[in-house]
Amino acid sequence: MSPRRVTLADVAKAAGVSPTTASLVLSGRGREMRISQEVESRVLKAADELQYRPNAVSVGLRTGTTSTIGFVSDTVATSRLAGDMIKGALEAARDRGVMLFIGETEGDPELERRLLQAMHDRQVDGIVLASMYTRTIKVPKEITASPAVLLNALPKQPSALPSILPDEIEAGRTAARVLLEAGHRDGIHLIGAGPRTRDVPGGGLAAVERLTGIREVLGEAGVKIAGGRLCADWQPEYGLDATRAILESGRPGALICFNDRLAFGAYQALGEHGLRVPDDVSVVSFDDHPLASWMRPKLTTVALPHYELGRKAVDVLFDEIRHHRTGAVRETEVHRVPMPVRTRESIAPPKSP
Amino acid sequence: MSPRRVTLADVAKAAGVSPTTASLVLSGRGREMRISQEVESRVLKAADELQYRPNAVSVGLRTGTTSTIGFVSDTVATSRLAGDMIKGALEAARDRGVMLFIGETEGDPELERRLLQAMHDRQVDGIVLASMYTRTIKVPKEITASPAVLLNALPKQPSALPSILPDEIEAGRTAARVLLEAGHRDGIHLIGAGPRTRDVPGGGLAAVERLTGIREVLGEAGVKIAGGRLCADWQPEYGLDATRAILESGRPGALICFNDRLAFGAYQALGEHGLRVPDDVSVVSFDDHPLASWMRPKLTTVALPHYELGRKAVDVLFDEIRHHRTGAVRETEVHRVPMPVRTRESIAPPKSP
DNA sequence: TTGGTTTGCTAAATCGTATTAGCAGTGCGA
DNA sequence: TCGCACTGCTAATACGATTTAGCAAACCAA
Repeated sequence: MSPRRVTLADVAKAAGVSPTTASLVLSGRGREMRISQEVESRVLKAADELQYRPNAVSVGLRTGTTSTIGFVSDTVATSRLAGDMIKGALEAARDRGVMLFIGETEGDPELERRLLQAMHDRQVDGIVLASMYTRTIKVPKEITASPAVLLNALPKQPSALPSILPDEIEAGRTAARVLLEAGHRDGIHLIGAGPRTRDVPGGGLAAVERLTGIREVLGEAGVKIAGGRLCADWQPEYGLDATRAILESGRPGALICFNDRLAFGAYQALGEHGLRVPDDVSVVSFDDHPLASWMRPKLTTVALPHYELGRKAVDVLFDEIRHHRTGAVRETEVHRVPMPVRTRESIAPPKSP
Repeated sequence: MSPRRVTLADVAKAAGVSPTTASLVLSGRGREMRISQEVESRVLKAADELQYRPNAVSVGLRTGTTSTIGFVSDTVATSRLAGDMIKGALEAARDRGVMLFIGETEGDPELERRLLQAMHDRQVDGIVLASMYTRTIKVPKEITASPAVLLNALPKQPSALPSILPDEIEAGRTAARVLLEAGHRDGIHLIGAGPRTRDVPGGGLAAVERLTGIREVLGEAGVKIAGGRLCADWQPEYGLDATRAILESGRPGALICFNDRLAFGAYQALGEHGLRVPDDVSVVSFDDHPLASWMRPKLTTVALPHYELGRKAVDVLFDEIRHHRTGAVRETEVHRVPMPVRTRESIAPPKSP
């Protein structure tokens, strides 16, 4: 069986001092409390030799802070990208010596409630409430029991919680600019949403914002969108069908796909019609799914910075915790994380007709 | 600010009893300790009205068990599949009212040591030590401080820890059988490893075991493997190259790809040569990556049961914890989780030459 | 010598719960 | 009336740390 853990009392006894003294020394308050050099080094030596490590549960009970935060998301497994978000959060937490509880709600409010309670029962210092795709969410009232931030989500009702989100509007602008810079002005088609502002699938924010950015930049350049197909679901087969439909009325100059899976389907359709990317048709997309660099030619795409989102969420959460402790009042903030373009091989100047 | 939590003392006061009595009632020991119906219901009522929830940190300190387990892996973000493993663990944990700490070591033994310590400092009841691909690992000695299991990993040195692994040998057999059943006996090529037992990339266990299963079944059927290409890395481009090389010496009858990403590359190569799956060439693979159902035609593949692996690991861990408490001695166990075949569209009877 | 200050440490309380030991009060048999 | 068992509850302690308040000894000035 595992031998009993070394406690502060053990260290104190070994050093021949009281637990108080040992605690003072080990928490660095020895100087302040006028503990002699002699005693101080005796304590340190004992702690070292016994390999003493404070029991975090006890510290948690005494001080009320557990060096623990909760990461609650609707689902962790849906995509590779979700993992990156957790990874970012994990590393930011590690930098601060904090551990991460995770939980998933599967979109069930009751489960979410219970999960948040379970975390608060364990006295987490704060909570990251994450969504795996960008959207507005109903903020559960249990969340107020501790500092918290929203990741990849905006509150449906006004709320004091900070949000961390990818900068999707700017991403839309980026995608459009990439095509303009390659010289495209005609035959630009949208796969997944558009061409009109209202042509977006329900649920997420990404479609609306990406479309806004795209329309803004193309509009300013005096370029008219040749067409667009709204897809109910952004899966490869929808991209395949949408692209087939477009191909019936001629060869497009360029495709802006609303995510990489749609682009994957688009590639299949273009292949069927004997069209080559990027010589015949340029393709730009969003997300930077691993798929994007597996496709041939490799797909140019505006990346969702999942890792950075996760890190940022924890950074902001710690700001919240600090301000919570000092009692400072904060105005609500929305943090937008830039979406960088990954330039690959799917864009070329337009083919002269 | 958040109002102070309701404590047991609050409940006791509201019910007009001692904290002892309240504790007894709420832990269900009321009967046993001869607390009257009258008092019992008063306590229950008070607890309910005040919405009392026991402070888990305090309980942890007092009882030594925290209803918390640790999930330590080399990396959580590499693949979508890793997420499924965590999801399985998470749900199994939730079924038992237990929370999950996660941490990743990035393969760094020092980080791993610190992470395990941090978890033990928080008095986790047990630990799942996971690898994201099946392999043998060096078991850190810190692990012995609590019950633990190995997930997707076997101990390099003899160890008392149970392991949970996918049944890769049987998976190899399955892949081979699928081809035999479709009528293939000639021109079966291997992409990723083989044809000889020693033709495997270093590191993982999957290659060795899959190959063993494949060779066994084909051998017993008197079928000779037409060829094989060892790939150092199981990424699409390696599959592409390997398949191109095979195509130089004629059309194969069927391809057994050692994972779906290799198969993805193989599809690209077959496409280049104008060969159609499955009419010209059948393809079977392993893993059941999301990719497999995006490919056209959809890929038949033997699935890695990540979700079940995660669940199983937590189940076995709880057996360990229980036996640890009762002091029972356990013999080391290796649990193999079946890998089911996902039949899709990439296999057909061989083309008559 | 006396009273006050400084030095260097420790006793005791606290966090919120679980649990052991024990304390009043009642009923009963002798 | 006494002793004993039983009923129904509570006091006290422990878990392992932090922190406040305070104590004894040494030192200093008057």
